[in-house]
Amino acid sequence: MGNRPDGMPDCTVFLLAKAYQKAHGIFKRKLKPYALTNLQHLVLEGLWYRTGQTAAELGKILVLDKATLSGILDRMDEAGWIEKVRSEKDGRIFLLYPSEKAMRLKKKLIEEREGANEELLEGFTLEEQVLFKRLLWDLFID
Amino acid sequence: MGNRPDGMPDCTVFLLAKAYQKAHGIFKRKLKPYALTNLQHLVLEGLWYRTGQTAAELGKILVLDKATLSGILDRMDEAGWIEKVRSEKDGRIFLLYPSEKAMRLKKKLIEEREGANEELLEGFTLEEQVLFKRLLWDLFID
DNA sequence: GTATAATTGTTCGCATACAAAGGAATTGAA
DNA sequence: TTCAATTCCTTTGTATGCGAACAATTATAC
Repeated sequence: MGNRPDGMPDCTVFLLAKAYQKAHGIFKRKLKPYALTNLQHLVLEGLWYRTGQTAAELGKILVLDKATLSGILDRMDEAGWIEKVRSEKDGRIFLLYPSEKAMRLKKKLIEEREGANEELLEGFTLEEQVLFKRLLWDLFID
Repeated sequence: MGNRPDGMPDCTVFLLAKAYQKAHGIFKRKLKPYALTNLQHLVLEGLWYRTGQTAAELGKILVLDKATLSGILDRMDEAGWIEKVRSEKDGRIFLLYPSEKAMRLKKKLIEEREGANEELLEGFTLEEQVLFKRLLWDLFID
């Protein structure tokens, strides 16, 4: 009772880590042809959703640490995925914009995300998919 | 339709990442007094479950990359949590054992894991908890 | 029995994660 | 207005996570 089939303890934290590991791997494979990482894709989704955000705003929406985001944004700028524009009103702030390349690939990249989600959930019934997302959402927003 | 409340796309990969982020944070906080990381705790659970495993066996059970595990085992050896013993039969292999310190703290450390799981799932009903674990498990083993 | 293949663990390179400290710029309060 | 508190971002340090290349060792094939 309460034990996993192989005798290891019943640990939701572990299961969650492994489910995430799998999801991350699927998405990573889909993005490999674009030389985009999962986080970089997430940043693009954030900028498509609302262009011209600051790093602080983006970090809040995507729930990313500012220290983590700082490096990601640098690499995305280097690779030509985004533009960092220093605000004239507030010298501390960068305004972030998706590049022309990012806009050009937007449709395809969104399809890759959708494909990754489908692949992840393909073993679930529709009811299970809805339920699973609802439970994750509840956990997320607690 | 299909959109999250704040207008961002419906993405299970994202929700999973954030749910994991939360679970990881809870467990990390519980382990901080022991100067143990989540992965290091997981390794100990693996060694308590079956003492004298090799890194390869442990990595298979815990679903950890051997490159990742290599560094973790080194640090745990340094910190006195485990013992790495070179096998006499096979010169490539290390046999891994929990240290005396690890055995002494076993009970407390298991309680911390249980506490982390309870805290993570405290917003769920019992039915939801069972269902959530079942869905994660199905995703994991697919 | 030796050349070849497979296994085990390490190292390297790159990309997260996040705590903590720091620097630059802005805001607010006396 | 001037100095302290805040805010925004970067940097540093530590720990994953994983692909790829490698050295050492063992197993296999012929």
